[in-house]
Amino acid sequence: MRIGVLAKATGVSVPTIRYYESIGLLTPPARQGGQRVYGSEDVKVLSLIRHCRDLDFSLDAISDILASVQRRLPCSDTKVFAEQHLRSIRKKIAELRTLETTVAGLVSGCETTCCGSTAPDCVILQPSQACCG
Amino acid sequence: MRIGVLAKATGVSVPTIRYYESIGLLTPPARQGGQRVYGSEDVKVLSLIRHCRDLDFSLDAISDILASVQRRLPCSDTKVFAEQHLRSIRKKIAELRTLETTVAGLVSGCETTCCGSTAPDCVILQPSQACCG
DNA sequence: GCTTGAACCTCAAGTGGCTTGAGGGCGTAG
DNA sequence: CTACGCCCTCAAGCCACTTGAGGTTCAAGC
Repeated sequence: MRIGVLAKATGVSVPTIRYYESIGLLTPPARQGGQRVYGSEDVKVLSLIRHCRDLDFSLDAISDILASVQRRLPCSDTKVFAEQHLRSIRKKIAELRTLETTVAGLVSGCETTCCGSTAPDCVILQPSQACCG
Repeated sequence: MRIGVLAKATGVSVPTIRYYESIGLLTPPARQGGQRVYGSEDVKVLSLIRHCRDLDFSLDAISDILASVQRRLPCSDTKVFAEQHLRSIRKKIAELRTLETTVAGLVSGCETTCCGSTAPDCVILQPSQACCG
């Protein structure tokens, strides 16, 4: 199978497949007339990569995951990767929630206190919680 | 004031200040003996940029915000920027929550169904919701 | 056998928001 | 006059790709 077929089979774009090969995430396949030729194993590996990217694992983490798959390490290792990832997702959510609260507070502060003043005096743009009052 | 003093006054690193100048976010200051010399207005502008970065506005958005400040446009413009930003924050939170649910489900699925199998068969790494059953 | 068009190839640069490093110049205190 | 800290420019690195230029190979139709 050629690269375009592999791309359709896995949902990974052709340039991305070549990119994965260039960084060593995929092993370079055989060539026929200069063109890459893939087998069914490549579909499995690339589908796994795609699945992990859908879960937003980094390519570095995916590299580790692939290694643990190829070595048939115990499932617990996989779970550790997923738990680490889950922690970083939760941390990011917490950060964004704080940010959401802050920005939402500024927007409503602008509505109640700015009373149609100009941008330089807007509550939203004040370094601390100073007001345009 | 030299760049190091400006950096300390605003909490923005020296290379970052030079970077902001290079992309046109800060106007190039006067020079003395080849070295940048800043005034109090620069502290104000850079502090505003810092504040907006703390709120996670993109540099593109900050560029627009600075323009609205310099033109003394009405506060409502600022609020529009903040509201757009708030929407994108909320969208991102929603995406991350979905991801959190998915990954958390996979981790607990691994705990209950994988029963110590190997990585290639782990629930976490299966493309669909197939199990190692 | 020849042409056409799709799919393939490599290499380089762009995205965002910086950071880091190399290799050198300026300013001031002792 | 030397030492040290601060300053300068330019280039490359980070992440995960995407986009583009310019050229080659393959399969189908005539």
